[in-house]
Amino acid sequence: MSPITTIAEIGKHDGQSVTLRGWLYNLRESGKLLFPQFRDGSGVIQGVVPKNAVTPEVFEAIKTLTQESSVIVEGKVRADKRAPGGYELDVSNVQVVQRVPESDPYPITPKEHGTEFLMEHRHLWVRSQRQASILRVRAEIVKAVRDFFDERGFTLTDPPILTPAACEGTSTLFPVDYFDEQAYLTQSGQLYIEATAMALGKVYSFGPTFRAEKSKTRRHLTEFWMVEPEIAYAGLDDLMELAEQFISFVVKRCLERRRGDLQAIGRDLSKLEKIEPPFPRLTYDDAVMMLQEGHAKGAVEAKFEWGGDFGSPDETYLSAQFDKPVMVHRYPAKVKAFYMEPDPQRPELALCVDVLAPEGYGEIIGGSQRMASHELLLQRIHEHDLPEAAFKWYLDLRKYGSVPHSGFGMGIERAVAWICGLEHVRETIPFARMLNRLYP
RNA sequence: UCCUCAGUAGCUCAAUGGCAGAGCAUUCGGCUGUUAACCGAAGGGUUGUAGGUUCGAGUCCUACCUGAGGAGCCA
Repeated sequence: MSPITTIAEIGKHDGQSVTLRGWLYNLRESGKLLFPQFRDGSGVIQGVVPKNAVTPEVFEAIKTLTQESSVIVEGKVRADKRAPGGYELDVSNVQVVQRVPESDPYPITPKEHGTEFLMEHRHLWVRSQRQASILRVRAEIVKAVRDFFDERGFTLTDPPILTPAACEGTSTLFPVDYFDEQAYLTQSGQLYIEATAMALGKVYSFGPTFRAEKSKTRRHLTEFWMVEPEIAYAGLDDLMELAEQFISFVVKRCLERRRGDLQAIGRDLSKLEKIEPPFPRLTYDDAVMMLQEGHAKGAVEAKFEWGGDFGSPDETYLSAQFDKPVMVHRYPAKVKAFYMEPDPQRPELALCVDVLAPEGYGEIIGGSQRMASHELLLQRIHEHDLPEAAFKWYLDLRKYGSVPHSGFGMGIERAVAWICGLEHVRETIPFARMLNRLYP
């Protein structure tokens, strides 16, 4: 048998006979000439099968192949400028591993389909070229995230997924029976990595998080992956610098290693080429002024009043003013989480930052300097009606060598959606979990 | 949870209150360079569910179910 290779590597075998193992993507025929398209997970290549060049059995086997039947194909690689990938395969032999019966054909035809149908067949939809490219970019982003922190002295510390209480309130948690107790699926590993940061200095976590929010938008999943760095002795300015370095690193890595996939998805690469430090920084006060000016010009529908949190249209407007992610910092403390350090200059503000991605992709990072004072943290826990007992261990961190520290969280799916230029986060993860989607 | 829109063949969609249709997919036939190939033919329907109005409902009304887009909330 000829040496086994992949479609992605096929250029290295020009003029040679090779074996490909994959699936039939599509079949065109023109009389005694067949054009089967094969895919193998690394790409797609067209085979050419003239009737007089193969045995009648091989010709018949290919002629009657059905879409997505699994096949092992032997043939000679030939560069051809007519081929989209630059190469064609002159097929000499085929072994049908499993033939899809025509009585129950592959449901996803190479035509248009609706969202519901595709999501219901997500286990098959991932075979399409576009979805495969998106998943490769996601994998690259995950690798870049880990490389970025690993190369900078961070230690990966995995927080628990089963937790006894909320980080930020219980209304949006998935409850789980935990023997005789009530547990919840984690909505953030932050509180736990604050503890490991006090042990190891610079840490990060990367894993799934769960939010039972009844959100039905293009930016929400109920199960999503988050990367969260946490750094002892870091302040808000250190955090913003890290965030812009981090995002730029990840985007640059995708441009270097997944350019072909990004192009296949149809991403405008020129927009990604602009992503490099420094990112614009905007105080909440300035952002409010910008929104009010936008309202005066008729570009923002509702007039924004100081003190509230930005809505989705507000974030879209703000991010549209820049061609890089914009970092909005120092929000009013009362619209932010209980654990954020107040700004010493203006205690009504929190030392926090939201990073808004360009092109209307919204918030991809939220972070803050954490509250260092035991007394103030305890007071905030009471103000938010949180159970003090559940936070005893968290309060301990402020009793035994409390230091200023900061961290942020980035939602992987929103980052993938932005970098790939997708309409909806449901395509950024192999199997999306959403308000009305638990299958497949 | 709220607002808007949609649900007809396996898929994507047509059909003025008056005979249920097309393209793709499937099957059969034709074609030696096709690029979501093309040409010809065949099979394929409880129009989301339950009521109601009407001589007559895919079409109008009510409720429910499902999905999509948006809001709020968030990463």
